[in-house]
Amino acid sequence: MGSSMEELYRYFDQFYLLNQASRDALEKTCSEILILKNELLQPFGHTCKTIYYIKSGIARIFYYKDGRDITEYFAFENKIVARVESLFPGQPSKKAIQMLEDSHLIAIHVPGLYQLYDTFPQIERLFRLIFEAGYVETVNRMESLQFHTAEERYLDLLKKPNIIQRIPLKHIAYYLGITQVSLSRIRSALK
Amino acid sequence: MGSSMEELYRYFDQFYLLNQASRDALEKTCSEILILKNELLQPFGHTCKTIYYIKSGIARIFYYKDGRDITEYFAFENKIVARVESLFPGQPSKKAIQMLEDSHLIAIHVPGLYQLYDTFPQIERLFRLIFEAGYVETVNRMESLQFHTAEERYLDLLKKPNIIQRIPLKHIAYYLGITQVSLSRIRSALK
DNA sequence: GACTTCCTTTTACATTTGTTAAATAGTCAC
DNA sequence: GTGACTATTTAACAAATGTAAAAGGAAGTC
Repeated sequence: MGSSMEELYRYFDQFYLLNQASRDALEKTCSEILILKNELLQPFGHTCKTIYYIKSGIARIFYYKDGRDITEYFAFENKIVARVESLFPGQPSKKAIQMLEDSHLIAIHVPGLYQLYDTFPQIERLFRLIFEAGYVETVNRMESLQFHTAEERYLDLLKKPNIIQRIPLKHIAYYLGITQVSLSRIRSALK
Repeated sequence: MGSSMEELYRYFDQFYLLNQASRDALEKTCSEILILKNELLQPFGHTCKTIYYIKSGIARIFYYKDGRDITEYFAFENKIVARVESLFPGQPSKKAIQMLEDSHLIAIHVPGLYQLYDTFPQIERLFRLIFEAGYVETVNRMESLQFHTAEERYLDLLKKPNIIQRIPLKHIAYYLGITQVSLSRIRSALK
């Protein structure tokens, strides 16, 4: 596990520099996962107890509403993915996580992580800062859903590399809060 | 300040029970504020450095888009309000906080709070848990903006006490992501 | 009470988005 | 390559929402 953690530590360093004791303790809660395209990383109805770091691949969080497959979130390599609305309150999630490419992940076991919080305040701080950043991202996304047009949201998404090239448009449409037909109209109007 | 903190501690107790040393330290970062209806608690363009607990009254976070006054968030008595997208990254906010009633607040000075995090891990944990709950609330709100109809969102809002009675419909409309005219149509269709 | 101001609803029309179905394009397995 | 399957676009119509302007209501001041 040692060397494969290096990439994860570089990710953590962006938020907070852990001392060696904290790193060693944290490593014990981590394990590696290889998972194929289209497979579910986490099923529906499951209470989320894992935080995943994506070494390679793409994850999406999705759920069904009125029989329709709605994508709530995409996560790419070098990012964290977790269903916080299940993880934090300890409630079952009505959402699942699926991989959109063959992926290489590091799983962080959260009950083990929470035990470390008491002994290693640095670890608690690290994850506080990581989730604070996720909170800010969600507030900004909410603002764009609340008062930007679908076309504005699509143009914002185009600015981010990889998204359009690597994710089917049907998922992108629902992520933007519109149907696939409506996204197709927006795209053809832009040509 | 002593007795007026009791209510705040009862709020904190819902998230985490602080020991007495932490309480005493925390109290030094707090001050009381009385503010009148319609006044701005925090101006536009200001980097948020304060978390407010609302003893009485209503706050709204809002901003202007294309000259229109958009309400992003409401907070009632016995709740916390802060512009996290400014507080966490330390960036100026394009949003302001306004009180919708004469209000009684407790202001928590965040630079002072952050200093306490190193000495009192219990305080860091308390605020981690408070903001985790806020994160979950925001994820759920985002989901409702992404894929519920405006009518569904309005009916959800009706279930919460106080909102409709105490807040002008023009603010509620934009909070729901629609215009006041559209909200008025939805309301009359429900009669 | 009359006046002003602000809040809310209503009306008419334009625009956007949804729905359903069909057509086209692309991908994968064999 | 062929066939099966999936993804994307297009078309036609329905429903929802936006825009602008006017009309009612409600609340506060004098």
